[in-house]
Amino acid sequence: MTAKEKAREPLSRERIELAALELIEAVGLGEFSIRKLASELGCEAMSIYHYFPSKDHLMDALIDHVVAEFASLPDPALPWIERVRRAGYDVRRNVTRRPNLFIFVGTHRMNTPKALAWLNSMLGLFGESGLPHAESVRLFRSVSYFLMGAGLDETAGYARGPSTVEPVPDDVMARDFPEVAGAAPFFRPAQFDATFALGWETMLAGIEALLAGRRR
Amino acid sequence: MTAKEKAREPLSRERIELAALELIEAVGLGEFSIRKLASELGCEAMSIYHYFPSKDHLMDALIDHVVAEFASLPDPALPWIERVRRAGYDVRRNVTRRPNLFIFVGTHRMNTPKALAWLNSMLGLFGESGLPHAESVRLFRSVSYFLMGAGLDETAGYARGPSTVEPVPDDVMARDFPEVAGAAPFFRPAQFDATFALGWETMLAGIEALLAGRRR
DNA sequence: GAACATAGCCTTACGCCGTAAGGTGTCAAG
DNA sequence: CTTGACACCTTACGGCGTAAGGCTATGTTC
Repeated sequence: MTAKEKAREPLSRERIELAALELIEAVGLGEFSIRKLASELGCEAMSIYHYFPSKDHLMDALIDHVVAEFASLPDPALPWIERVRRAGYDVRRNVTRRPNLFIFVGTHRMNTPKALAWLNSMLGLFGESGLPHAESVRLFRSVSYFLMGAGLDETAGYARGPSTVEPVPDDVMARDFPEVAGAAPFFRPAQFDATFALGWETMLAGIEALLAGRRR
Repeated sequence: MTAKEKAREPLSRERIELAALELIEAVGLGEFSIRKLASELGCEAMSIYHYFPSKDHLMDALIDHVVAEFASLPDPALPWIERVRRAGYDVRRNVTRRPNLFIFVGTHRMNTPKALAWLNSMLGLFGESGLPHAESVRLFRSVSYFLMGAGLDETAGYARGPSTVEPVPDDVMARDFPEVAGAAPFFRPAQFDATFALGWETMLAGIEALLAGRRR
């Protein structure tokens, strides 16, 4: 599994970031530590501090790293709503690619250069909606709410997240919380695609209604 | 501020939970620890373990505690879409009342009894939509995505969350990321209400479109 | 009243964590 | 041969969650 025996290739920001991303997906965000990362890299913990002044700086670099992998915006020749539709599906695909890291990315300010570049292009897309500037910004924000909530649920939420230490037994569930018991099958990962699609198409329908209302 | 001098009233689950909720809002989730909580309560850290077997158990109890404070569902006499509308605004109000805790609640399974009761009632509401069962569940889930994303953004996101250690300077922002610079004013807390309202009404419009489509 | 049990709280200690401070080995330039 | 920069390591500190066990006051039982 680890590779500390052979003469080690030198450290570098890139190598550290890649190992960190791998380790986070392997052991989870909570179990990720500088010391474990160092052991995985075959070096001492403090050596990492030669490349990143703190763990926070490293985590910022990870955000930048993964955002850089995001797909670019859909073909500008497509109708606006279709571009938004595809951008949404793209975001979801990008975001769920590193499930254990997403909860971190999603709950931190995205102020790194590559994250800002992505934000900038998304805001540009929404600026082409034809809505007043304030509304286009708010609409982008609202769309982000949905995409963020969906991503978080799929990576860290009801079906995946840390559970209570003593879950409610099945028979109590069925008796006291019948609606939850009946809905549970639809909360499972196999249903994520269908649920996301319904929600996203609903949101898009709302956006078209908003545009129609403003044009009138 | 603290009250350790006087002869201390005895510990209890309730007293510990209240102190924990207060401490979390005072110092933040990351700075919250059993040891600090004990010091605030005027006892030793291990004393808390007499009432909660682990920190995770305590955190679960906190989820239960805050969910129990949630408002009940809107008047059943109202039209369905109006009940959903109000439930959404209620959720947002409830959820942002303890900003520092919400990021924890929002990213953990809600399997405690009171959380399940709340889930159960919300699912009941969506079951009255007239949609097929699978769709009503998925719609609830999608709505949750939006509400969760909005709550997280308002409590831990772009305007509030931990920032990069070296933010991009203003002049670079204006030059390289003009869309972000232009949108920034609308990302500020003062704009949260307007942004949420636009997004939620958009979502509701989408839901009405969905219902209209299914009825046809 | 004596013996015992229990509840409530504390002491000590262990192995994690992030990281401050400073050391060591290597190697290239002067 | 010296110097200094770079890459990496050693040691140590204060914090964390919590296992193991101890102490004391208050019943409970004979």
